[in-house]
Amino acid sequence: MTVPTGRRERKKAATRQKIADTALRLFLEQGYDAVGIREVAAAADVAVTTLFSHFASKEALVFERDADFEHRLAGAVAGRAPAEPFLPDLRREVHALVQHCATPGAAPVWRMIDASPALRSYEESMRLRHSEALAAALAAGPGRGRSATACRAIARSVVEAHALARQAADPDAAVNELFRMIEAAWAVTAPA
Amino acid sequence: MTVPTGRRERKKAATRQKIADTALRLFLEQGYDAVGIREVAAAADVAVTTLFSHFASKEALVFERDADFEHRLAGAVAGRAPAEPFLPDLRREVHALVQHCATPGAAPVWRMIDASPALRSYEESMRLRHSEALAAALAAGPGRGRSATACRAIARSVVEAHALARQAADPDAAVNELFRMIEAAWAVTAPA
DNA sequence: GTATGAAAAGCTAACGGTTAGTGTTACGTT
DNA sequence: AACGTAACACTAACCGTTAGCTTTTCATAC
Repeated sequence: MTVPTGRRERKKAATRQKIADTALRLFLEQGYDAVGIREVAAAADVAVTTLFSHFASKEALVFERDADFEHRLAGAVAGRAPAEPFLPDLRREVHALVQHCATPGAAPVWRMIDASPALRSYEESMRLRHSEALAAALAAGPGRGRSATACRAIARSVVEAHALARQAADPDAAVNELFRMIEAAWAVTAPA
Repeated sequence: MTVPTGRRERKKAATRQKIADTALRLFLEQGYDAVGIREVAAAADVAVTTLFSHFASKEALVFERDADFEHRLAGAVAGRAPAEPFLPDLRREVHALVQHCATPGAAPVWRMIDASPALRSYEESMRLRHSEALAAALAAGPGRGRSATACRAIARSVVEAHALARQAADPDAAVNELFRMIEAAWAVTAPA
């Protein structure tokens, strides 16, 4: 159980980051579809196979930091007792994430994503992953006593609240409205 | 304004059906990933380009009849007045669709879908299409007076109720529980 | 009938993402 | 110093998909 001090890991992380940065730059400069994997690899000075050993797909280059999202959501409900109110915390979390997406620097990226069917589709499957993770955390924590179906439904609604709010005219108000709906839905799943 | 006499259309429909049937048979026999487009085209005795003129993608071969779903859902709420209760009708519709999916003959197909990431992903984007259509019908009909965000959220929940129920241990009970949640969520979106 | 226009189907060849196979280098460990 | 392995590289292909162009098949007007 040696503690990983790691020059290896540093180099690996650097390679990964260089690939991601190069890719995003090229995508923003020339458009996602206009840039091929072979170009990205060449510009980052790595082999195509190396690129694919760091990222599972071309789309994954764009959503480099999606694991954070998943952990933050799941972390917000982990280890809660069944009676505790967890939805306000989730709401705060979604609020923060929506505002993070509204950062001026992030706007061109989102425009690129919305313009590409492949990226939108990838984003959807990401959301499915996130909601399943949240559903699991829910079922193991504050959702004990509720049905698995109810946990999954609530988890999906929370994750999609983020997506819907991002596209709404007033994102903050949308988050609030959506969480009012979620609270109401959660309330009626209480066992008799 | 000539009435469509249609031997042409009959032949076209026949070709389309032959492709779909052949594809599904091969997929079930050998597995979705193990069968290539070129194989399907050869077995159906058509050119690859012909296949793609009938179906937009390989995945679309499996979800041949998804347009029905969309029309049935949207039709269940079209032209309703804002005060009318439309959710019971939607519930019945989802109920029927879930039971249709539970047909013994459909089981291997769903197993295949669940086993393939590509098919699951495609199913997701189909659902997004369906929920956007339902949201539009909702906003134009019984959802007048509610926010666009609320309509979209409810539409998504309805469409996903189908998906969640299909996977639940007791699909019928799941539909009922999910619609109880949806009713509650819809209730709190009423304007003040 | 035959000519004509158009839809449907076909063929070839390619493009772009992705992967298998096979080394080669650089690092951590012993 | 020697060894095992993780990271990387190169080639060559596979697969879904599309573009470009030709041929067949049908509907209709002459």
